[in-house]
Amino acid sequence: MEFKFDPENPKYEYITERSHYDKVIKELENVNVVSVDTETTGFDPHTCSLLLFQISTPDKSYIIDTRALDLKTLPEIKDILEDQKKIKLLQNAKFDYKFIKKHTGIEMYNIYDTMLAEGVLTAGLSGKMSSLKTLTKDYLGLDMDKNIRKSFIGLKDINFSEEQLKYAAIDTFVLFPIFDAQIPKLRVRGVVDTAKTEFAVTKVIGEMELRGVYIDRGKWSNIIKNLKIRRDELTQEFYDEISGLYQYNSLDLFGNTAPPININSNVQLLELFNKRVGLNLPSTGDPILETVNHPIVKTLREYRKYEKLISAFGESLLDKINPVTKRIHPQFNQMGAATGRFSCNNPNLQQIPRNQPEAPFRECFNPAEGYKFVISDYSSMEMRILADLSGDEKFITAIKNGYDLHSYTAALMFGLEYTEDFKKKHPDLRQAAKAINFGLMYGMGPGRLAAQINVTPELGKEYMEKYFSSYPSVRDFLKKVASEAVRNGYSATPGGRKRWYKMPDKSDPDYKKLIGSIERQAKNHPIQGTNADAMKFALVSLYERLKREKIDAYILLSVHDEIVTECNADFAEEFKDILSEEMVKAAEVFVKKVPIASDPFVGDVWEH
DNA sequence: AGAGGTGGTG
DNA sequence: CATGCACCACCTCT
Repeated sequence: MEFKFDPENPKYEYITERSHYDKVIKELENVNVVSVDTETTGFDPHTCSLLLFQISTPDKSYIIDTRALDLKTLPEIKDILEDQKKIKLLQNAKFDYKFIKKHTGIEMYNIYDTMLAEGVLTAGLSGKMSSLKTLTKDYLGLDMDKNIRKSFIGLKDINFSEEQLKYAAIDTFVLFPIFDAQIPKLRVRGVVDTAKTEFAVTKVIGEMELRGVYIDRGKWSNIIKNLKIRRDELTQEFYDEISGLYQYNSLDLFGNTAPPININSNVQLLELFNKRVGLNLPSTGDPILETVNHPIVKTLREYRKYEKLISAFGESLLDKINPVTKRIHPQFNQMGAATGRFSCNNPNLQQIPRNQPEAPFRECFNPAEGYKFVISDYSSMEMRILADLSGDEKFITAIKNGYDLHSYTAALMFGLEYTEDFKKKHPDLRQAAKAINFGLMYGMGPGRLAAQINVTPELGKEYMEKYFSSYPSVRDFLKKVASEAVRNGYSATPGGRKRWYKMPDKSDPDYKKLIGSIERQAKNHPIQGTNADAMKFALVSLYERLKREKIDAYILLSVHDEIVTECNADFAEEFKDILSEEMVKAAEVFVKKVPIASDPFVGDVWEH
């Protein structure tokens, strides 16, 4: 392949003086596409610093040493980065966005992110985001030495070697040919709009991560402390109950009897239950243990509740509090799920347990001083999307009328009259309908349904059929999505987001099973994916409105169908309606036949 | 290091 | 034919 740069000898200018900068900046002002990268002393913009800022054309890289030249004093750079027309090519733009914003105040606009573009092009095919090394190898056939990157970590006061500067230059050069190769692919596959959405979202997520969220350390520790007390009691209780079943109780270094087994080892628990207690369990998961009436099992189940909370949400979360901001800054991966949803880690705030009397974890998340939480979530969003996508008349009417959907479904299925107090009169029927309503969105079959609502397989099948005769268009829709996914190798949301499937070989012994799995994923994808599309639109339009109207509010978290913000306390009540309005407007772009509802509230704790 | 089991969220 | 989607953290075991 021909490149405009020489991979062995890239052309660059290393800029440490203002006069030099003044000379070269003019060359950038008339360029439509630049690539941008930074070299930093680490990964956290709050505790690490910027070393180099590279801005490049296809054949020349300008490497500004930000220790010698402060970008804050260079308005031309700000103009270029914030220019709405100039395209900025980056790999994993969110990372650079955060460092640039934090250390210079510049808010980069019009980003093209090669990593996100590739994510859009391969959603569903690979769980991981592509590194620049991988993209460079795949698109350009070049091998990149990424070891040099490590040489920047922790450095403050060094003179860069030629090797380091070449590395910094190459990183920006490869983005041009990758960009050129991705663009036609995005067009051919019809995912240009999805890519644009992702590019717009990335700066919003960058801002969100920079802001972080406050957590009350003392309150959190106190919850953990109390959970540990109860867990330790249960551990003791468990060992007391099983000690008689073990012949030899070994002693530890201090002569105390040591526990005969590790309570956390499922292998050892299974041995205990099946060889010593005389049960016959296939696994030690709660769905199995639930069915066993035995004191040891009861103690274990109780122990596990506490152990789970302590191990997964204990002190490890407090370790993530940033020393500078005193807040938690989780990472949001905007292409984290194959469906288009975000995933979240370090820590995963999307899985903090709902408040319970003994463990009110979400009460530990509080707004900054002088601010209020303003939180809103879409109500029954996925049901509304299913109603809209299928176009089912009765389903849509029920939502428009504000009926309790599970009750209404049950009434239809069992030929009863829908009334306001249906839930009270027929809780079991409503429960069955609810199980179907949710299960269907996951491609559930009659067998699983029967097991869940505790009826015979025959009855499960019958219920399923009753459901589909009540909402015939839902059946047609799900069938169509599944068969098209198998035929085309992808499924799509109305917004155009696609999820690809790796089609199994016909000779594969698991062929049918794999096809079945694709069909279920395909049934779910337009529903979950449309929710994700709406959420992403909402985040972008909300962010732009905050900017435009100079509202003193910040987006903190996004949890699938919920947005958590903090707003100046004086404006919180007004902002409540703005948040809700933006969420509804965003969803209405994709959902046309069914009304959208978003339920906002103002508060001092994260609870909904 | 990575897989498998378990369990938290939407 | 087999039979519910999407994630991440922590644990044990190999």
